[in-house]
Amino acid sequence: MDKSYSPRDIESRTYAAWEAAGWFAPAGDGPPYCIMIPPPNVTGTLHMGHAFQHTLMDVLTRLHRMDGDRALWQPGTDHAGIATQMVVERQLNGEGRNRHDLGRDAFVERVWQWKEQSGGTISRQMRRLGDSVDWSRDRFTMDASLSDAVLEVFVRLHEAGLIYRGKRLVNWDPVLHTALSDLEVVSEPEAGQLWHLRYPLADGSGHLVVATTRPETMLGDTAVAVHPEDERYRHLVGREVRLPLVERMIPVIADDYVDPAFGSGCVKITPAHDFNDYEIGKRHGLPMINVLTADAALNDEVPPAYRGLDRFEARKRVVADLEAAGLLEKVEPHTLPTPRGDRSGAVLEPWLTDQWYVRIAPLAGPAIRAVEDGRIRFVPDNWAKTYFQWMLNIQDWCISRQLWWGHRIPAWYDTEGNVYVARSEAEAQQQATAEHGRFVTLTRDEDVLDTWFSSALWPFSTLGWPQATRELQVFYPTSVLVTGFDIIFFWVARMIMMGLEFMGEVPFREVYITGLIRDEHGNKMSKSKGNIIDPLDLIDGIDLEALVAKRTSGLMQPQMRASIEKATRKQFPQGIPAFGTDALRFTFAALATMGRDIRFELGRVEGYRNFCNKLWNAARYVLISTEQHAAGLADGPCEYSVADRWIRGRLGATVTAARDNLAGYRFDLASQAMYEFVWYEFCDWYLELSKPVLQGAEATDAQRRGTRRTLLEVLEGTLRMLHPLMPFITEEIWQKVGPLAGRTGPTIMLQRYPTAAEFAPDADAERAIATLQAVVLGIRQIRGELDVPHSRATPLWVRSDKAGDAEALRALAPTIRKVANLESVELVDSEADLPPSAIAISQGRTVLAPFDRLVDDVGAELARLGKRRAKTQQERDRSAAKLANANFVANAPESVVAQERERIAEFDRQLAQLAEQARRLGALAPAGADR
RNA sequence: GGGUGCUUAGCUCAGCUGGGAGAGCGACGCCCUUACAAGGCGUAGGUCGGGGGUUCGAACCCCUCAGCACCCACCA
Repeated sequence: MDKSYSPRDIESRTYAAWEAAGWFAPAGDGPPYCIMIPPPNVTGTLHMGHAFQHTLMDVLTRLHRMDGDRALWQPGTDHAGIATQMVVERQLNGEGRNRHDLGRDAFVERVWQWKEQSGGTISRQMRRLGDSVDWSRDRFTMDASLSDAVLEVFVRLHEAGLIYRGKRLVNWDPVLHTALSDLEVVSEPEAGQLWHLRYPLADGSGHLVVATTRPETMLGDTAVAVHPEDERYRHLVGREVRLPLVERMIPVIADDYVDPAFGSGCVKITPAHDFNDYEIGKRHGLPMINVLTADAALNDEVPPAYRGLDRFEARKRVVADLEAAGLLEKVEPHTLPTPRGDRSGAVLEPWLTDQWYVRIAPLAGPAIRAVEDGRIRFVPDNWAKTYFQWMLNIQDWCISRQLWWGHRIPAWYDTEGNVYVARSEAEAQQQATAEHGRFVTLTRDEDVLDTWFSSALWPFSTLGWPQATRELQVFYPTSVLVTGFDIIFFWVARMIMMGLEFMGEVPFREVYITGLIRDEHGNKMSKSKGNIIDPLDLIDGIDLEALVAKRTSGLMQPQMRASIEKATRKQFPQGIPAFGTDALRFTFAALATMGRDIRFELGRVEGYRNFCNKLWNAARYVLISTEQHAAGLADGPCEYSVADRWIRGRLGATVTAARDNLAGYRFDLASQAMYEFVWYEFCDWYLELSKPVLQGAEATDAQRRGTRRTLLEVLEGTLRMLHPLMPFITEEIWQKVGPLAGRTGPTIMLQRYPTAAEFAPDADAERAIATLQAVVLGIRQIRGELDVPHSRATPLWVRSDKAGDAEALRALAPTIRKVANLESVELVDSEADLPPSAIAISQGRTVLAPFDRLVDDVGAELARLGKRRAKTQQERDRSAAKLANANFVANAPESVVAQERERIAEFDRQLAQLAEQARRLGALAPAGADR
């Protein structure tokens, strides 16, 4: 093996080999385990959030595959209707054309080309991340088979009366020229104004004042509303006002909706352009006058002077004209929530159009129950509350979009406007012919479906539905969905509803909701903020100039360029070094805490890159120590040392922790347990303990064999334990270590995940090693605090009355001497006969080293002792205070009280020893040095 | 207005059902101990946001206040 860990070399070849061998496909006849990938936008790229979620999904998939499950991680991509169409339209704009110049067919063809051209990016990224998805089943939401599923679902829902077409107020995007669902509206408070307008009473007896944030819509007013109890206006209800500029007579109506305390207490009602007004209009049977075009300009329903004006232009004109007429009472600044399209950013208009809707209540009921009764479990479970809150207030889902890229709605119209929903035009024609008694000309609906409509079918459409496939039978319901909270409504809830409706069963058993990856300052990562990091740049590294170029190119707001560049140069003066995939994956796992967003820090990745290096070098040591001695390793006589037995048991305990935590989606705790085992137990202790055996002269061949076998077997088990998190480095090392450890098989990824039974705990060994550690830690503390180099050997005495310490010390003395560089180590009953010594109290054992062998400065040791004494005294005092409390002694459990008594005895013993050493050292010290 | 989180070491975060607060990074000191200086050893550093309560005992349970973040709704 190379001396240094170099991820680039090992990652490049490994994935290709796995993929070529077909090992990602589910195999065997174990229980099924299935995860559906949340399909990313086919023309997009994976960001940190994807890389994070993919890591977790891959960990689960690899774990279950190793456990013998038929593990399927289903890959695929989404056509992302609006987003993708916008990208291609922008390309066309760059060529001075628009989609209408091309026409529908040519435009859609062009989008397909763009998809083919850019669609490889995501799969390349996923391969670099080590994602073990079954590429042979890769799916795209507009594949023929998935489109069939969409068609089938639409028709069946329509037949069931759960899809209908209706003219209603929708969120209209006047830039994209399409309707949007409620979820695609983002509403932010924005600065605006409140205009107070005077509407003259019809009889000339005065006027009412209405307040509005949208004065231009007054051209479509069909009433003025007041609260029915409002004494000021009660007498006016039923009378009429003359709508200024339009000179239309409109009624004054009474409605509870009006808040008498707001503004003047009078509200202008524009049913065609406001959601609340729309409801009022329906209640009161008011006319709905649409005054806007699809571009949000004024249409021919308004007086000629305003026709064709853009809404904002019209606003100025209306206000100016009212003011000129003396009808503008006042204008106040006012912040108001402003709805914008989540893609276009355009201010949306409530607009009356014909759209297709899913009647959601009948679907929502079962979906709510599935979570209530635990057929689906959210992790962490507080997300269930969010789910319920939304599901209980859910509104019908507007699914038609006036776009060209997507699944075209399977509805045809005859010349009279009758609609036929069918699986094909031929089928529609049959319906129409039956109804009319003759062949009729049909025109297909121009609209496409909301992208999320096909996404909602993903768990079963990818498995072949509506065909009754074997895959559906085996893998549905899937095991777990891993996704972000931001698409619980868009996607998760809709999958549950559709799954229950069409499969009669939930689409997944559990939903693991991940946190959001933020930058190191806690800001959301976004292109416009210029703080994004491409996961591949963490894997491969990137120099500063390339990073700056990446972050500042293609900005929507070019004025941000300078500040983004500056921040980037400041944060990454050296660019980003290459950390490798495994380090990045381990970082994601370690950061995956429950219910919390994640600040992504480069230092963390660096730390786990170092961890990879640590593992790499530990493996080098194991191989160097065993490769030359392979003969007889497997079958020769063999004797296991205490350390050998100890480390096996520790691995077993770690495997248990890893399994338990992974089963509970605590990737952070699992990775932490593994990290601590590898670094602190295997490397820091066991490898050091193996050296006296392998490098010293005393050990027998059988003992050496025992240690070599342990090195290999524990390392091999560790590699399997780590593999789901760090697939590349573990495979690379395993290829060498596996065979030496007696494992056969072409790859670690199909080996059995380790079990605790393989590495049984050994209580005796744990006790003995605890003794050893106490002694070694004691002398380390003495050397460390006195700044004595490890190379300065010394005798060491130990005083202990702990059970088993005598035997442990006897058995392990040679090892301890070697590891701690001691001339001797022996147990003593009393320190009376010892020379003045430096002392450490370590895990209840007293460790003493002759003072003059370490250092000549008595003052330093006395100072040390003083600090220790003060600290110990403090703790003693706390225990004493506790025991002085009669209530504590009376009420606390017996064991807790006993423990406290032991503690205090222990502290007293320690204090006595510390005092005694101080006294004896004080005798050596010049006068006044004692403190 | 309704809902959900968060506040623990200089920074980023763990802390499972209440019984002597931990890690990583950073800081400081020592060490080239032939697996690893991307390392080893040691040390310092915390009134667990404030206040109150329950309890023998609270980072943890309850109440309250403050600050931060997010989601849903949207009074023209």
